[in-house]
Amino acid sequence: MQTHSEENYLKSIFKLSRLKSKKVSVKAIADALGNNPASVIDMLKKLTDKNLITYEKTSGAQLMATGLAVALQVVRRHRLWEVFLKEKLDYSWAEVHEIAEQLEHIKHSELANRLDKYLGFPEFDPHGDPIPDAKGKLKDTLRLTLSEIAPGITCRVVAVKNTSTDFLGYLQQLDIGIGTILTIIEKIKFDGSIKIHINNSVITSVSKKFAESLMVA
Amino acid sequence: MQTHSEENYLKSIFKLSRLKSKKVSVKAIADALGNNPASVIDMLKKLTDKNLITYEKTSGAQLMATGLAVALQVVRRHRLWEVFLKEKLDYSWAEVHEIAEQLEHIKHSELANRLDKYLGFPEFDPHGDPIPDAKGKLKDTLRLTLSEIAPGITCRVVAVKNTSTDFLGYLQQLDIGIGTILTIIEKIKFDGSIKIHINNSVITSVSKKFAESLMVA
DNA sequence: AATTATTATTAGGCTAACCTAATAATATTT
DNA sequence: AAATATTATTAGGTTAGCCTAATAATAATT
Repeated sequence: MQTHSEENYLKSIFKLSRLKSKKVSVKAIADALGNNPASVIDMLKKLTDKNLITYEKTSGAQLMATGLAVALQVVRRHRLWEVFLKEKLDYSWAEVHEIAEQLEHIKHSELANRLDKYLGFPEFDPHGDPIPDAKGKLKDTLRLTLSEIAPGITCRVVAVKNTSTDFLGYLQQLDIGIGTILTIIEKIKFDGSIKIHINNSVITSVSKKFAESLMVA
Repeated sequence: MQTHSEENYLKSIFKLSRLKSKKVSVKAIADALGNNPASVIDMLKKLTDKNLITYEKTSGAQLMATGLAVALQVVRRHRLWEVFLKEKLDYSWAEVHEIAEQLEHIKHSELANRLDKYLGFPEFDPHGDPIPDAKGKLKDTLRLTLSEIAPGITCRVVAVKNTSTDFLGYLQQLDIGIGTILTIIEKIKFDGSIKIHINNSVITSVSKKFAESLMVA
């Protein structure tokens, strides 16, 4: 059984390893959790001793099978509670995350499964992120680039093909991240650019190059 | 803002002060929480510094207004979550407490109130204990002795009039405590004894003296 | 009242999870 | 490649919340 803090580290490593390479740097974890790098090293050693991750000096951290399983359960609980808060308690899209950060650590056999059932086995949380099933399996959805989506269709950002700082910075600027919901409004034949609706609020036009760099589902 | 541990201590002091006198002994708290008396003293000093309780050497602890308010909010959250677990997730009467022990510490402005609303403003938890309202007010219910209740009526134990060890021990033996649900089956004219259903499971007969020592609502 | 039992308190330690500041290793620029 | 910047690591420290063992105070019993 892991502590809250251990769970938070495992979850962070999990999320960061999806975004970029498999090995996650100390700094990335420190930034994600708002902790000091020295604290991160302490914890990485501890998680290594517990066989939840692999980590050797300078090399960055990587989840082992057991650590991955734990991370997926934390993510599952987090996202299920987010659905609960949004659907049942009428919290907004923006507020649910903070509360779910606390709720995700409540552990009791069957609790997540009962909540899941009660909510009707939702597949995505209010941010569009997929919810792992009871076995920790994340539905592997069909992935296409944004450029392949037809006008009128709504999709969810699942990954980036291009990990250049330029591209990632631009994404950040547009407030687009994993889970962001995009609706294709119009495709311009002339240059392949696309007009999109971001999270049902902002409307922007993005280039063909941009659309080919973003994986959606 | 209090830590989980501080909240647990305040809640324990609150509950213990209802059961017996106002001043709660170190040992009683230690027993209730399963902690060492030395640890309890540590915490009592801390809570005193924070103006949540009054406590001087040897004298026992007592909640101050602020501490009482915190305790009542913890109790409120605990009991609301119990209702949620029972009503929505189909947990049994017996299982809810353990999970609610964790959930009661989730703090976020409005969370308890939204949960309350969602559950339809329940007045009692699955154990029959009253739920404090948003302001921390516990409904003061009409209190009678068990001997004054008519056959066929179901009531809830709210207090004991007699606090002798003999009586309390006997209650424990019968598995009757604050919150226990009793249904009066029959009153025997001959000696004033009463046949009761305890928590809808065991049926027992209790004496007139017994019935006059138990407060119910 | 004296003895014994119970309860309360202090002193000193431990672990988890964080920190700062100094140093080492790796990357990036010039 | 040398200089500089960034990232990683170590050493040592702090706080919360618990512990044990010794001692003091209070209560109960003879």
